[in-house]
Amino acid sequence: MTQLMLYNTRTRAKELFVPLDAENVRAYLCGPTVYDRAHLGNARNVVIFDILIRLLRRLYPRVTYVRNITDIDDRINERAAARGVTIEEVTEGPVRWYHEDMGALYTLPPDIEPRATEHLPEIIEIIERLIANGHAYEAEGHVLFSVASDPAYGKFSGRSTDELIAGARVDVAAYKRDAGDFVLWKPSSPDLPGWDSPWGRGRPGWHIECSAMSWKHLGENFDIHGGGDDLIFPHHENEIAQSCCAFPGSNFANVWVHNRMLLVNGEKMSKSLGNFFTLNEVLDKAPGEAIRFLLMRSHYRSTLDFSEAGIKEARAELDRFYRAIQQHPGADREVAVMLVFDALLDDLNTPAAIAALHKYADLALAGNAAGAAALKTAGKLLGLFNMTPEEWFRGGIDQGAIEGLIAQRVLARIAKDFAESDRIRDVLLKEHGVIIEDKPGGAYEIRKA
RNA sequence: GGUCCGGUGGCAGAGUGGUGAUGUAGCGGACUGCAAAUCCGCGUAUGUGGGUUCGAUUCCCGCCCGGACCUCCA
Repeated sequence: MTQLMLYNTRTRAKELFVPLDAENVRAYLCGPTVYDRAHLGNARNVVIFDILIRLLRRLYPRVTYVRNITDIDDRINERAAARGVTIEEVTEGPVRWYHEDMGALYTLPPDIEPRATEHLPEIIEIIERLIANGHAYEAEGHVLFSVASDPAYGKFSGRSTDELIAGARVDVAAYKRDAGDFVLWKPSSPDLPGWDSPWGRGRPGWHIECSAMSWKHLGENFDIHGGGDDLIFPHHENEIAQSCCAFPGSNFANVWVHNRMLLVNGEKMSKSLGNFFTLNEVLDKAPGEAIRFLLMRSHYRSTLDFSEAGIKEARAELDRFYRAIQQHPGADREVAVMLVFDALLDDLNTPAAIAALHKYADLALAGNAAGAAALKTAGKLLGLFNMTPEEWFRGGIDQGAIEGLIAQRVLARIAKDFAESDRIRDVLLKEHGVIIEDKPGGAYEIRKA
């Protein structure tokens, strides 16, 4: 297989990916709402999309990757109000953390990172279009999208409008014509952030922000839209409704790529369940590359149950790869890595790609330099092996603090005082977190525990 | 309640209508003063009951179990 197959949520089938413009593939990923630290679930989403972008860049001359920042949101407003600061002051830290955390996972930055606050004109224009062509209406200072006006509404997420109305579990505001109608614009009281609009001072709803930003930077039609599968409804259903109704005849995104949820103890991570991990917390426990690797050890359309054991296994596998690379320092030539390439082309089958990585590592460990070259080439495709083996195994070790102990141990071994050499080995491990391994001929090697 | 998805060895996790990848853990061996790493070898799995088929883990139906979504959610 030489062509990319992707599962498309829209058609519920794996399809051959055909770009609208092979000279410029255009992709959009729903980015963070910046009111707090990014969590592991966000990270899975971004890492998976990162692998897709890397693959697309191998296949096409140009890829435009847009990932937005949602900086207009009621949770942001709540924090701003609670702390008595502006929304810029609330979002500044989370935006910086997000960039730091995603960088620590070696994800590529998007080409364009639009912010909702910079797209009010586009948001307002889309709402005006929707009102003009009968898909939206104004009511009590709000502007609402009329789901009844859009025969296609609900098709994407596979639900009927009746079902949505019957299933509505929230109190339905009296000004809504249908229970399923959703907010495009809502009024802001003087104490809340707001922007002037034809409907008074207010702020946009969440869904319209993504419609506006993707339109501005990728156009009415683009290739790929990604996100977590919990966004299928209502967020993506609503984006489609807004964009397709505002731009009649448009198709919005052709292919929808959704990753399944990351679970902790078998359940979706959430603050209320107390099984919530921020990326920052996890990065304290393990190298970013190990977290990245952990997130690609299961297929993106399967749930992934996060655990400490998983982190350990991810590290152990990377140890193996770095050992293989370490044996062939000169093997930097790019070589064909069909096993890995084919696995990724088949709907981003990262577990199969990793299995292929192990095959290459087997070769490299058996002394085959071409195997090491393949391993490195494949790793690059997956965003792995960003360090040298030296950094991976020994980065952060305080050489000065342990060189005396190591010298003593060398002497003890020469004297065949194994009780002493074992004692020192134990001290190195327990007090310095350093494993020392003996090699033939009196040589040794150290690495982090 | 409605819609959807999934149940593969101790654990993690792919694929497939025809004797089930890969990793990790475990066990045995080689190597080592002992370890570690590496190498060789071993073992254990397709939730359950039917159906279709020459043959099903794979397709269909029931059941059991788990998860997601049903307007905060990656």
